[in-house]
Amino acid sequence: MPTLTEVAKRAGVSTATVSKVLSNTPYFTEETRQKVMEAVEEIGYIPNLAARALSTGKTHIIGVVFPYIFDTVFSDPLVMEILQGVEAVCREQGCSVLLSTPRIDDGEIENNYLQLVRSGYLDGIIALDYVPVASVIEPANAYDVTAVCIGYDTHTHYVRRDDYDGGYRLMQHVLELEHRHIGVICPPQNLNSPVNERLNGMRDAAQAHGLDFAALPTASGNYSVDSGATGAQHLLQQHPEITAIICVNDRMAIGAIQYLQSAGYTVPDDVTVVGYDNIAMSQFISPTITTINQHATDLGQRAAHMLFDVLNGKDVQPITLPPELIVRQSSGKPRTGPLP
Amino acid sequence: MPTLTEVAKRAGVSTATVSKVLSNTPYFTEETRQKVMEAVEEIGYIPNLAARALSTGKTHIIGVVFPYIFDTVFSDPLVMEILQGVEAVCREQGCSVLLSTPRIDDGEIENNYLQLVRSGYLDGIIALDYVPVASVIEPANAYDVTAVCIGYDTHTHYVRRDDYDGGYRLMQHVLELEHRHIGVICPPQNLNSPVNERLNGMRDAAQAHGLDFAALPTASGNYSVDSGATGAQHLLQQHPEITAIICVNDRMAIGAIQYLQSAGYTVPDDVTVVGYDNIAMSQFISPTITTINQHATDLGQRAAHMLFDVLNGKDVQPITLPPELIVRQSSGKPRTGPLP
DNA sequence: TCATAAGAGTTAAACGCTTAACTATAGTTA
DNA sequence: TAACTATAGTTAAGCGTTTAACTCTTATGA
Repeated sequence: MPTLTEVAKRAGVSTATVSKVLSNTPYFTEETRQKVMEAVEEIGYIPNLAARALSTGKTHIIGVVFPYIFDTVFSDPLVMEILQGVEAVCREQGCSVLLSTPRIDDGEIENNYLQLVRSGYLDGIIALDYVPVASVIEPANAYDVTAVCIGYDTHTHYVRRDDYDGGYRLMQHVLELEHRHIGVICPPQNLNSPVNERLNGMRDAAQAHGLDFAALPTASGNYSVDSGATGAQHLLQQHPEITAIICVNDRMAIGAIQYLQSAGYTVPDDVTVVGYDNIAMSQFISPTITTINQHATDLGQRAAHMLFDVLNGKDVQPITLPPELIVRQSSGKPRTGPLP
Repeated sequence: MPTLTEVAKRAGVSTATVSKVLSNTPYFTEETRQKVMEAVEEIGYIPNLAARALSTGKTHIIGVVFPYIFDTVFSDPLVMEILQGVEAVCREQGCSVLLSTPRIDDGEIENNYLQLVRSGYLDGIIALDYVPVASVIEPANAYDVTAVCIGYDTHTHYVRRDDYDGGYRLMQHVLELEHRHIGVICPPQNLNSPVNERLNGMRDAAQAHGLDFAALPTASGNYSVDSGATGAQHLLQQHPEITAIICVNDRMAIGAIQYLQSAGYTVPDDVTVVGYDNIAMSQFISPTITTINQHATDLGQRAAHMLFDVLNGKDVQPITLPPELIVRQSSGKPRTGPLP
């Protein structure tokens, strides 16, 4: 690989001059520029980024951190949408994206990740933060790596959807349809901050309608389609009076609908099902799913913009964005009689 | 950030010794090791990767390259599965994954990407190669960056599914069900190598059953769910005799099914629909979709293993893996009369 | 006993770039 | 004309590692 020195030799100037020309730092003549550029062309010079990084302390690599709990990282379309948004902005800013999916065991964050954070490889970090037990942001703060979090960590710059509000609206929608026998499918409590917020929102909406949220039947799911199906099955077997099922994500809603249809029920005539996230599939399955739009790509973009703002010394404000209720076919008035 | 020099000073040894201890290169006493490790602990030393990269020429960063055509990169679950497989192996090998999604305009690959390839930032490259018009591998070869391709580029090490065989089996399945009026939904020709192979396989399977593939009605789609729906609509409007629709990916199959159901037809009783890829959703929608399993995660893993083998000087053989036909609910015997 | 080898550690160059500090020249001002 | 400034370019140090080449000490064996 050709080096700066070779370019300098060929152009008959010093390395400093070549460096100046290439970085457009003042004080060289057009003639010199020509000579340098010719030499660059001729020997096909490309700067060595590791050397540049060592010298400047800037790598132009942004770490995108998706904590790996269960295995939702790559199978969750929402995460991929966020990644898409982040990537778009990073590339626009001339940075590369380094993907890190640290395992979290027993509240302990994998050592590899800690090393990476402190290695000087990353100019900044954008981290998904949905795990209250182990903050993936904290090491970044501890070692002075600029970080923006998508989620609920408050010790840093953050961008988030208002999950409380989303939960509230979703529950409100179901209540306004006049459902009173409502089942909820969600993961075991306290493992996921956004989900907790959604549940809080639902609780308050229920209360506002005189319904005791804590008394509602629940089934636990792990976000997967399958767990939505078994969750729905459990709910209906144990509480046949249920007329609506709220799932904290769309994939479980898809599973629930799947189960209901296979059991001979129709959605929403027999049972209303609503989800959360507005993943692409939610508008393609039948019935299309009433859900909360998270605008995940936008979320990723904003997080990336915020990161670059911080890196450029601007001061930034935390952002909490409103979610959007999308009413589709899967929700309707409660049936009047018992299940067929 | 603490440096090697500081560790050396604190431990009362030279930097060379510290380096040896840390990299476990022979010739130091247990006592020295202790001293060094203590110093490392005390000042919280972590090696600077940029410096190490400059010195050794190894960055431990693997570039994962997904050419960005249309916008299928992040919305294609298949791509994400491949990424998952690659990432798993890379992390196991102590490497990080840098995501690159070079735009390809008019057969020209974005300059950024070319720079990245030659920048010395990447120890190796794993590239999805499905675009015959512009090889994303070629720059890697030109500048001696070790690369493995997932796809049809033959100027390098590669891993692929046998798409020809997959196409053949899919068509064979449909023909064995005794369909003779078959529509095909696929993108405009020659833009996607795997798809071309699938079509070739279908052609030969058709011929083996005495059917002229070229004469079959086709509709064009861009892989999206929507395009599958409009494709199916076009096909049935213009060729109401059709009893089966073959889509070259699952998302279009989902769209086709969606359209058919909304038009009052049942799948597969009125029309058989089959897809390709076996994305997660294909088993969750109703009816579940007959398709070809690509085992994409496995594909990614094998590609990564192959890359590391090459990097370690082993010699490797190209891999072509057999696809698997998965028969589900969406395919059945042709209806006997006209469409209802 | 002496040559040899092996072990433990050091010195300093090298990786390829950026940049502060410097020199030299030409142009401007008083 | 002297003093200053702006421009054009050079020199060399520095970024934090690794590693080849070296020194010194101690063990080995004939």
